[in-house]
Amino acid sequence: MTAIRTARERAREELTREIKLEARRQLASEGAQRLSLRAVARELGMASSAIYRYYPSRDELLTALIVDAYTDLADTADAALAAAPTTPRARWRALCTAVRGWALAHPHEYALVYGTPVPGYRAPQETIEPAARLPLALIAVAREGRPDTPAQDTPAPPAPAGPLGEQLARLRAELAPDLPEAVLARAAIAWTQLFGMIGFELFGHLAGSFDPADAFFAHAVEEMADLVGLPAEV
Amino acid sequence: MTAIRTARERAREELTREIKLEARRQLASEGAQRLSLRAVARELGMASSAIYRYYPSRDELLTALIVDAYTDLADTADAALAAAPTTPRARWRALCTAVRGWALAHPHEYALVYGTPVPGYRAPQETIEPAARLPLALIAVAREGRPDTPAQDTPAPPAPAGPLGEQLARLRAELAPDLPEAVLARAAIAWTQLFGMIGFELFGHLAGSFDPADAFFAHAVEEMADLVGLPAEV
DNA sequence: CCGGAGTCAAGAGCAGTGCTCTCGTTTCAG
DNA sequence: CTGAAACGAGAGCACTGCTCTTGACTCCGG
Repeated sequence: MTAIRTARERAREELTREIKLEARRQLASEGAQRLSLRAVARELGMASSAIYRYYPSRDELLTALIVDAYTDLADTADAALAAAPTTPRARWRALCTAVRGWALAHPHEYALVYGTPVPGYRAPQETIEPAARLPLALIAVAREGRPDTPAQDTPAPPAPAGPLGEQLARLRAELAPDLPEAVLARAAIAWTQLFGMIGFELFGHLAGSFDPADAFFAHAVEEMADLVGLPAEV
Repeated sequence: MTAIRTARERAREELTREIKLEARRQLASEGAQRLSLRAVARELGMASSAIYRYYPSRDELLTALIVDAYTDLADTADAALAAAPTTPRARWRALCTAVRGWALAHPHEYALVYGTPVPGYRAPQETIEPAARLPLALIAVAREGRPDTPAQDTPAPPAPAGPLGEQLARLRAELAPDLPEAVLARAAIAWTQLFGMIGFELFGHLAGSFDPADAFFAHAVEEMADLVGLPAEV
């Protein structure tokens, strides 16, 4: 679509990519805190001031890395879903496991997007779309787990009222009209649980209790699948 | 117990405290990232090098702030519990609400302890005891919610086997012999959910969905109370 | 083909950081 | 009272993000 016309534009595009790539390398090995524009420039053999022709500030570079991280995580999750079996519970398991696997493989990227934001940082519009992909995937699997006919043995819990009811109604209308609001709320709870648990594991808060956290993670995933009402496996 | 003998020791103790106090002020207003030893020294009217007589490094100062934050949070939670009604569910609610309230009132302190840790940071022994107080409080309330006689209408879920079973058995023996292991696991799940949700709210991940998060928070607290088996209120 | 306009890399420089070292001074203890 | 330990101040080092200037390069229209 956007053909690169001049050699200058081509060089610019390539350098922009290379800077981000080297920055991502340093992010992966050193963490966002220690990522240094000057070190990136040094590694690329250019003056530190030249970086600013491509990224107006360190925060902008970090934002690009954030978008990439969200996208990479969501791609990983999508790939896991594509390779997963067809039962909703197995897909839920595959999704959650993929998220954890990505987090353990890319701890600094995970910390960058789900850890402490930089004090003055406001998430630009471009980050919210890739960031939303993962909760959307969770909701999608939750929808797959809905029975075709409303169950009669386990009555649906009452829909929350008040402000939460309005928020849920809005979300439901936008992305899951077939999901009861109570179930949507539970999916959101499972969402926060998943990332809370992964964050705890990654940041060492489970060190004294569930040190190899694999079993605890797997168990929690099942409990959350129960919570959102995914049918048990036969 | 430890009487301060000399004037030098007294001055040292006081300065140590004042440095931490000023650091805490800057942490609260600027965040851990922007906390600067030199700024602390400047505010206290001393040379920056003098700080190092009291805290050997910035990380050590941060560690002291971390211990204080954990302690402050746990104290707040304990106070909320002391002022709470007697029913387990009300106490659970009070506890969770107090944690969220503290987090919202002290976002940078919360981010310091539950957000991204500094890359090379290993939690010293002195931090784990105050850090454990809050999960212990959650477990304590979960124990209050146990029926005096084992319920027969809702059979206890089977205890997890495998490595998780061993971890749960160890935890249970240490801190909650009267709690079934499955319930202990659910309390841990609720623990991670609580902090995941608070972190999400604080770091802006709920901005597009549950923006005033109060109602969602309250709802999730009830759902988690259900999960750990706290009796519903009459 | 060529000259002005826009783009670029490089370097110096600013203000700030954590941290170290030295150097007098103060304070404590034997 | 004296030697040793503790202390505060200041200079200095190696960094950081970022800005500004300078000179060279590339492109595009005439």
